[in-house]
Amino acid sequence: MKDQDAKTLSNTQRAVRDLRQMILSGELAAGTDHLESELAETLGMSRTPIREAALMLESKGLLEMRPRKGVRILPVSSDDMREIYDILTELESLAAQRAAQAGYSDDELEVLAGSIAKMDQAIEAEDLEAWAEADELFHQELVRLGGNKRVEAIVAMMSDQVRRARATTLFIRPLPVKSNEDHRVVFQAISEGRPDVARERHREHRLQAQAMLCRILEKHRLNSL
Amino acid sequence: MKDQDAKTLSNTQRAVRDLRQMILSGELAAGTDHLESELAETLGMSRTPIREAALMLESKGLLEMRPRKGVRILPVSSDDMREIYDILTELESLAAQRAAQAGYSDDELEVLAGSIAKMDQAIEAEDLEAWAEADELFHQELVRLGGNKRVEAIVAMMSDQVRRARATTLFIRPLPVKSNEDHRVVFQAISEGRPDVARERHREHRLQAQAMLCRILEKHRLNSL
DNA sequence: GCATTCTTTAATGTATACGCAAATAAATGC
DNA sequence: GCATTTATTTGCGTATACATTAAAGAATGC
Repeated sequence: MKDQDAKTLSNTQRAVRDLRQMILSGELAAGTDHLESELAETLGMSRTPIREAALMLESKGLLEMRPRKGVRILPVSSDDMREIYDILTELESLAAQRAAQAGYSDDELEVLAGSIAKMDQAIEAEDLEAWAEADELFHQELVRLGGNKRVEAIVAMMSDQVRRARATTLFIRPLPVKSNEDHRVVFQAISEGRPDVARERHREHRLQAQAMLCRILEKHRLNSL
Repeated sequence: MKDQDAKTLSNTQRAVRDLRQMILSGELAAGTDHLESELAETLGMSRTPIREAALMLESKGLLEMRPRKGVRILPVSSDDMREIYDILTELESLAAQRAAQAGYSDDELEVLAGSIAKMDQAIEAEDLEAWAEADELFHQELVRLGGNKRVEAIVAMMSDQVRRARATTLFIRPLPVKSNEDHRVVFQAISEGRPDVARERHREHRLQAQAMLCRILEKHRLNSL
């Protein structure tokens, strides 16, 4: 583990991984500025790999490099949320459609089925953290089954941008019972090889989730996360 | 012009711009490898800004950095084409829908209308280069009107990845007469504020364009561009 | 000749140095 | 006191140096 860390990964790669983690966890809070030299010292390396890592994270939309002002951790506004969910809706629906077209066997759909089971258990136990984790797995696996690497990359990027917000939104949203039903329907459509149904049902699911999220963000006046 | 170049742009930014241009123009051919030091000498700067630029272009999917093998200009396979067109179809349709919802005035739709006019003229003159340029403008402006910056960025990225292929495909495809009709229908739907029509018609347009492209790529055995 | 080991070469990853320009602080004039 | 100019600081952009290590080439044994 530590070997992997020191031996096979370059400092730049470690910096990408660690900075990303620090941003997602909130250790580097949204809206805060950080000098390259500070980050370098924190991660125990020189400015060079820090700059390279920051460049990559900038193109992933997690931060912004502003000359003399340091690296700024980008906040996510409710407008940003709308943009991101619009994209996730389209691309995940496409993935659902393609997954249904691919004609996967039950074996190949095991992970997807498992994620739904986990969500059910989590709801039973009213464990929101566990539910969110399983939900993430479902969406990630769905996109993987879609078989489009670029869609996978884009969805991962968008997910990263909103992940930080989840900590806030997770506990002010209603218990996601309906969500699980939706997942089951989508799963069935994929399993039965019905692309149009998979696509449309997943699209509906996403649109509703988005509307719900926007409502609660507005209600709680959460404009920047 | 040259002032802009030297004074306001950093070397890294120039490198991004110039390398991108060299890739799109084919001066740096798909599949070829280039040492960082070579590129540095070519652009008259040190390796540092070259590396930074390469990192950015790597995350835009134009090249790949492989230790000791140099920077590799990524070829685009027909599978890649399918991935990219799938994404463009979804995101542009979304943009068309949102543009129609936005209720733009005729003034605001002037650029879009202009691009269609240019395409008509180009077809009249059988000037494929001019047509392609106007077509690009149409799609770009459509996405801009969609009002989602992230969609804009993603579409631009995907367009870059296939632009190189255009030089090849442009002259083996049928004269894009049908394409222009489609554009007009989409434009009208946007102008009249009919989101569903705009979305569906643009989607149809894209799906057909994609099918046509895939057919000719297959016919001509063009698997890597 | 062919495989194998040892050298050598060379490209990268990273640290470091430094000039420049922007931001801040200080000083000067009014 | 306030505005304006002049120092000063400081963070970045970029060049450069260097250690590391993969790959190519040479040499050796069989």
